[in-house]
Amino acid sequence: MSRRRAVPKEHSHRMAKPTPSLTVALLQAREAAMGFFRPLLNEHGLTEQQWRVIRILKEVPEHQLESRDLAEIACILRPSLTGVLVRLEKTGYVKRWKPANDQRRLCVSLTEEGHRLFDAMSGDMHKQYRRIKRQLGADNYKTLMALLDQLQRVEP
Amino acid sequence: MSRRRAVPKEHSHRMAKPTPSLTVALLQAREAAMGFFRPLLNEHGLTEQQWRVIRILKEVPEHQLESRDLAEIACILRPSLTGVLVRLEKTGYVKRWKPANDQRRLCVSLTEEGHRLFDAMSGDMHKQYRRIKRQLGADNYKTLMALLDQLQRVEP
DNA sequence: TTTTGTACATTAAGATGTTAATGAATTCAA
DNA sequence: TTGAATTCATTAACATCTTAATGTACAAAA
Repeated sequence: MSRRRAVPKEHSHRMAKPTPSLTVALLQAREAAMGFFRPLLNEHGLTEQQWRVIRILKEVPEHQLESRDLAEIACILRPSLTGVLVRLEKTGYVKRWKPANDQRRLCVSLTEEGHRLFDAMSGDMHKQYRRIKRQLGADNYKTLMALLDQLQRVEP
Repeated sequence: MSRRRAVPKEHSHRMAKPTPSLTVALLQAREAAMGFFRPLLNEHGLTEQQWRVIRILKEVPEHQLESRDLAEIACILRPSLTGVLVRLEKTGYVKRWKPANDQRRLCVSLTEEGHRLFDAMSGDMHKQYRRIKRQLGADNYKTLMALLDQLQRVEP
């Protein structure tokens, strides 16, 4: 009876979204942003998580981190990171080793391969960031980053 | 030689984070926010995705959506949603069926069980939202939601 | 020193993310 | 009306998420 009248064209029947929750809004916004980068990652055969690891290692002094810290910064849980690093080592982008002074820990660093990959992707990455910034407005972008930083610090 | 001097106390050696990218910032912020809700979800044996489905169905007129629309709003890819819905149906929170006028599509709606679950969790959920809003500030919260909404609309 | 506790990485198991491929139902054009 | 495109959900295969459990290495207390 009150069923939606079949509207064949594409999905022009997109309906009003329910009031989004904060966490859903964050997710949807991130999805929109990732849309700019996913094609580039795919071209290079990288997953999101693999790229986060490479990106973070590149920006840290000595391009080297302890697994524990890397996990926290990259928002990858330790069990997941184990596999990510195994695969990244297999493809030759990072090196793993246990520091002699503490055999519990695990250290990770970028290989030459890893550096070359990052440098090769860097240009296109920046290009996409500029496009996002243009669509959102430079001021908005700045404000958003500041608010995200604040939100990141809240705790239960 | 220049190795970090073992600092036993907790992890007070947290180092300066590299300039966060937008997508990483969104991820970290969302992680912080989810910290408020994860315990509650666990108490009720729900995953994040299952809760998103229930929440979204609850807020939509007639508490019913086509699978396709649900996937887009909940930021769950279609292949994943298939499994999520199978499990949610198995636990009795949603009902699935194919509309007679188009056998390709799949419809989903909340069961009575689903409504009861949502209502039972609603109070605690709001409580956590208030705590986040208090820590972030009401104005900041509002601004953030507006900016996330804008970001959600950018496209490559 | 032995005991106890703690900090790590890893494994395990089930759920989800991600892309490509399949297959069925519907639409569109010839 | 027939056959070629489209629109869906689903399956497949691999990567990751998530919590709990293991096991090892180090640290602190007895």
